[in-house]
Amino acid sequence: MAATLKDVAKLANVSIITVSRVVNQSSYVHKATRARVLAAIEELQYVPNQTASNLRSRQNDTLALIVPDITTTFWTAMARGAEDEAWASGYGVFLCNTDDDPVKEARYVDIVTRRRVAGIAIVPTLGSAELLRRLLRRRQQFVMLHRKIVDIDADTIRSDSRRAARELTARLLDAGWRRCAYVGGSLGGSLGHDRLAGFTEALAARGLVPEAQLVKIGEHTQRSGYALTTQLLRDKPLPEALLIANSRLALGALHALAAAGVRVPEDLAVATFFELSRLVDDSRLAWTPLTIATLPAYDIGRLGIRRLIARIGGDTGPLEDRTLAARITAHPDEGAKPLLPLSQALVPA
Amino acid sequence: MAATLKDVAKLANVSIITVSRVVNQSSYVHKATRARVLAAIEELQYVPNQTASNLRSRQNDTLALIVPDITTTFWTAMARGAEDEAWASGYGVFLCNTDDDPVKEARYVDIVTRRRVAGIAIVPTLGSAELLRRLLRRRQQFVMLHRKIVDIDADTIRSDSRRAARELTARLLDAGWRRCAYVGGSLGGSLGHDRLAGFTEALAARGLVPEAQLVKIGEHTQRSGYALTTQLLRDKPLPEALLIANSRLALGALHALAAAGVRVPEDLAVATFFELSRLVDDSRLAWTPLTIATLPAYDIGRLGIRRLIARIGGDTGPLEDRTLAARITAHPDEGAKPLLPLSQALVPA
DNA sequence: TTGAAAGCGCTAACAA
DNA sequence: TTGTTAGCGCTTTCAA
Repeated sequence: MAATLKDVAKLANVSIITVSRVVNQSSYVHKATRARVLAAIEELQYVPNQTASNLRSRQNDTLALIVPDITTTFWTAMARGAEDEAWASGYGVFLCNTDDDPVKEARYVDIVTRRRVAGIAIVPTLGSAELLRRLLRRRQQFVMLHRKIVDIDADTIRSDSRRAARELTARLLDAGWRRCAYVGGSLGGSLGHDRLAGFTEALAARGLVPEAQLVKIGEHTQRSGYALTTQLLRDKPLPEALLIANSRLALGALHALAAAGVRVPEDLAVATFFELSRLVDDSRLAWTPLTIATLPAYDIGRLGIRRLIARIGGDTGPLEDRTLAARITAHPDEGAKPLLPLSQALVPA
Repeated sequence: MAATLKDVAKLANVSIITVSRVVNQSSYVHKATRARVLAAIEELQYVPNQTASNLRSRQNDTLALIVPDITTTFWTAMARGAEDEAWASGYGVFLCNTDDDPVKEARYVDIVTRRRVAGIAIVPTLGSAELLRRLLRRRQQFVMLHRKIVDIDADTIRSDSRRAARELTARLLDAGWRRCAYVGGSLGGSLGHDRLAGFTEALAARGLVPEAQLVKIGEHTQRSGYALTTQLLRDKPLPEALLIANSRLALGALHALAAAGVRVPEDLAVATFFELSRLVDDSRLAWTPLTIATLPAYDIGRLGIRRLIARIGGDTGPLEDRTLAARITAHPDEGAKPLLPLSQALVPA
């Protein structure tokens, strides 16, 4: 078995509290004593038992991060932001993937609650209201990331996808297009609708109204993006512009456009939410003339954990519901050196 | 403070051990007693303290996963494989990003060792030999993922990138190309060299030898891929085929080819390692006529954790050094319906 | 089927 | 500067 304080104490001929003091530097220890203790620690390869320490001190320096799926770039970036911030503050992160399944979410919340983590940063599923209410009752510190559940009084860090959708749409309109289409997904919740709302608002600001047959709602998948866009292209005349609500839909939609021989932006201008940019250094997308909104996933993670740690540290300020702006990148019209379209490398002779 | 066994016991008028038995179902408890206990648990909203349980029972159901950076798709997929397998076996995962920095790695290993995690799954940095040797001395269970450090006697799960490089190169040669170029990166270690070795072997099998000026080695970045490929294109005549050692290099290389107006595969056939496919459902790359090797990152994570859990469970079988094969995908020559090149959607009028 | 006593490895509180 | 005592919340061991 691993050495304990007691073993070290015996070898160094001191009491265990003295060893504890050396280990934690929690109080002065005579230089000579300290040296003996350190020698004993070295000899026994002593490593403190954090479990015991946590139990006794009622402290815990691990946080739980509960996200739908780290395999999705958006959540990956958020997770990394969370981990970086936690690391900087001396906390570790316990990772949980829910796959947006409320059952998995509930089990994970139970697991981390048993472990008495200091705090939980959670991207709630749509069925978590009761779960979160129970956390509130237990006074378990937590912060909601990216999604807010109504009537749950906890800090929330999210991004303003509604505004981003409004701005993307406004850019399409500024470019002179009028008949704008929308391809989005629905979780059954408010998320996709935020974006549709932004789309509608931008149109309304110009006295326009979305045409029903130009608004396509499906799932948040690439397959759905392909299908919805294909539907969209069946009716003539084609829309002049298209807003796509997320990365996966966008990949499918671009594929569908390619398959149909629709040129971007000559035949159809495209604006989209896209989260892969951090991953690919923007370059693949930089080749394509799209206007892109990137949500600040990394910052949501970072600032969410920062808020959580502040609460753990005793911050009792008013609840925060913070909304971060999206970054909008226009290609190729914003001073970046013009990039050749991928096409030039790929067109068959 | 949260309720404890003692609180529940008092309320239910039983001893704490009885409550413990109910909670853990570790022994039969009379039905009536059990009901009283459950009622008390419900009333007090009792949640067991895992920390105390772990301390007393000397058990721990969390594993540490130490990877370079979950933001990189390859490691993300591995992390997800690890988490899925851990979840299936009732373990939780403590996530650590090292950024391939031995200092960060050492700190994280210390942190998780203090926490007495049941096991560690680690993608070692190049400086971790001593660190891992210390883990062996402490009899801390661990498994190496993706990279093996020589002389460290622990299970290893990795993929055969050398063979994959050989096969990719063979495909280029089978297509009739002879002057093959190589763009790779170096960590200072054996990784990139595995791929270069595979490249060389495939050439040798045809009685060919790599031309020195066609072998470019830089860093594992997109920028480096761009620079190396640009260098490559300066000398005439151009090579006929190109093998690229990883995703980031590939993105940069494709960019450079596009910028130089080199057509793929008419002017230059390209084969590459690529890990983004899981993320984008293959579709963006499906548009480009590349031959791609995808390493089984998810399975490395999954099987690594499975091995680790087996060891924790007492498996004392011989050390395993398992090598998984890469998946090689040829576009468009393998029965998949031909996909339109992205170009058709993007070519300016 | 239930319980009492001991102790996991550590730290808080007090004492010397 | 160092030590003693008690106990964190639970499980193990032994006993009834």
